Amino acid sequence: MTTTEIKHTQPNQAETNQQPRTVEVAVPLPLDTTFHYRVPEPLASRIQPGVRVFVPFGRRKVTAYVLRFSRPPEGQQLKDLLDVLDPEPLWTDAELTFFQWIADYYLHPLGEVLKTALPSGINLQSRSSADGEAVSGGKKIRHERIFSALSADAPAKLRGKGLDILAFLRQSGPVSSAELKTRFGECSPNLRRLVELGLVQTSDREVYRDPFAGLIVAKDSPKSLTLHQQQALTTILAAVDNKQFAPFLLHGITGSGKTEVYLQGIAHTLAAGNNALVLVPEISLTPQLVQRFRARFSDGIAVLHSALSDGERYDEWRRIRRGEVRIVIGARSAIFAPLERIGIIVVDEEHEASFKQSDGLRYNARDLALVRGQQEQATVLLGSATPLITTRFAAQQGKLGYLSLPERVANRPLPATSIINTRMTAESPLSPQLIEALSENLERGEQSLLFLNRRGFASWLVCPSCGADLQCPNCSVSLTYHRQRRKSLCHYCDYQVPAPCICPACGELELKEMGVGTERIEHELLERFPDARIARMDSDTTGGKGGHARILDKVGRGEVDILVGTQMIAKGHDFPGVTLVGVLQAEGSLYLPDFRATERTFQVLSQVIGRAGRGELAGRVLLQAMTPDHYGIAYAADHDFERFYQEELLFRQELNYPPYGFLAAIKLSATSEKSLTTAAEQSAAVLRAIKSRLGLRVEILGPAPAPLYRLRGRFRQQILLKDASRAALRRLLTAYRREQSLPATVRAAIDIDPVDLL
DNA sequence: AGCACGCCGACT
DNA sequence: GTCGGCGTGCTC
Repeated sequence: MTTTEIKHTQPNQAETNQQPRTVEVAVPLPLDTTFHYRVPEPLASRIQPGVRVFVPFGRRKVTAYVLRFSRPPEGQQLKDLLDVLDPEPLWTDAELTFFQWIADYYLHPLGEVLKTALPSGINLQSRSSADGEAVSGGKKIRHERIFSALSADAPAKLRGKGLDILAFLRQSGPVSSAELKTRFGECSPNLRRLVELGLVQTSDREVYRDPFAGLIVAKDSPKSLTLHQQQALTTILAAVDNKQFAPFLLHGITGSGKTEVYLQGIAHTLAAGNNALVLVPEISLTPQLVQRFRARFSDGIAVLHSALSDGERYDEWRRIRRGEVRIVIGARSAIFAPLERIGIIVVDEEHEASFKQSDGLRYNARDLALVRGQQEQATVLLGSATPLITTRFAAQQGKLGYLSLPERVANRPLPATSIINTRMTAESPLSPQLIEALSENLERGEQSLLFLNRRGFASWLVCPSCGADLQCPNCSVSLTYHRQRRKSLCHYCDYQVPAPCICPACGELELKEMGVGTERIEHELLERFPDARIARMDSDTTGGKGGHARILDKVGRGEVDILVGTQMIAKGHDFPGVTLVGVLQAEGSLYLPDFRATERTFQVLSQVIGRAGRGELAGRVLLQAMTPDHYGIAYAADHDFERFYQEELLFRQELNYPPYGFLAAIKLSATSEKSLTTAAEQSAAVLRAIKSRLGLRVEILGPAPAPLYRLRGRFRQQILLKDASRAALRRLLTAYRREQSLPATVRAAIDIDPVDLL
């Protein structure tokens, strides 16, 4: 028996039409088309759009998603569907519309979009057609046992613990077995006896697995705002009250109090009866943000991220679906959360690349936030200290509102930043100035961060005789030398070769180790400061669950003097104790083969600079660079986004990239390298033919220089397309997919910047 | 994506 | 003579 009420989000519309009803369904397979099935009479009362059904499909049986009731297509022998899998719809019509939009925009099969939108716990109950009928998937709903007292008289012989429990139950009403256990210790024999005597009855209740179990958070109340915060908030509140789609860029420098603006905007939205969706780059890196939300709003918050177990994620999803949640905080996939009446969507750190999903459905949650906001008539806040050029440009064009927080709260100064030119002094990776600053900090007992965006020991191997270095044949970047594994590998495509002992070009016997990685810096520091407590944080040291938290907590408790790390030390956590930030090879990510490399460099430098002086003590930053005048570095050091933005616009103009430049990728995959190569050549030829036929301005890169690499047993290759016009690109891809002569292994996906969404 | 059918190469 | 590689076509 279930005591939880099931809320039917849609009343069952009984159609009086006596014709056999048919439904249109999407199947979670890479197929562009939808399919129709007859609904057998016994299932008719249970079927409605948004439920999953089980259908015969070819020689198999699969789960499918009901999109709508349909007029049966002419001249088509339809099959009967086998079963209805859900008692209530998984999605509302509005959500199905949203997913259909996604399928069209990203050229991805609707069924797979729907599958992606589901928590993986219940995702797919694919059953094979073999007589063994293997059933997989279908997450369990967890129940707990509830005990409640009946009014029968207790026999005199009952005493001791049994009597105590009975008295407790009579006084308190229904209680779970877990609670009885904490109160009375092991008591199942007593309970069994009470049930046998007819004094107590049991029932089952649905329970949610709670990712916050046992966490207590001190209550927090709205803080007073700075003038700029107040101005931004006033605009946001007016937009929320207006209940129309209203997108904003909230451009606030680090420490300017963006979160407080979110919190008060959300509080207002909730008070007006609407709900809030908050997207964060990687929630496991930002536990502090979640804590602040919980402190402010206590209940009614759901959290969705990759560290949840399937069971937890499924439970959070159900809580949201049932309307038991007012605020959803999550990583990119939370954009699919089944939250209704969304009044505000916040995308925190909107420039973060982790909003992009790069396999399967290749979506960008930041872009989809704008689309969903538009469909839901919601206010959308894109918050960042270093917005995407795209976003800043859109704001300049008036396509989204521009809200600026140019000052830190409490008048905390920005860290003093100086640049050290290392072009002539490349002997040691640590400059004398930096070493001096580090020892000063050690003497004062203050913490330091050292940032180097390169993991491993040495970056690459170079031949001292002929100067040849080892490059990735796919990605035209140098292979990184990993000393422990004795391998050189490409950090982009995972291409790897055993580290050579002699130069592959001229046969020189000793190769020189060039460049440095975090591993090497850690060694240097240990030698130079033997008494200092040094920790390293990069993807090599944070493996396993809670790897980040373990290191971050140590730093937070003051048990680390110097933390060396890659990108990941730049994000999320606040360290009030850190007063010195050192950046090694600030230009490190500047010359990657990506037209956004400068933008990314500026962003990550700004972030890591912002880590200094978050607490009471002032912070300073030393930035080592071989090209200190480069605008991506110099303006980051000056905390000057606007001038960087202007310069970057000019740069892109010169290279003929639009400010909202995008790439589209046709991804090809096959099980053999040979068939892939054929497919890629054929595919590129087809694209060029279509391009000239339609007269499109599209640049086609590949297949020749494009990466060919092996991933999860399949060979993959990309053909990149570039153009200023998304419409042209779309026409190209549509025509491309229609082309009959294409190999079956070809699949298309687009990666786009979304200015034209607005 | 699966799954079947169909067509040529090297094996017990 | 068959087993098995993958190319192709289909799934309401």
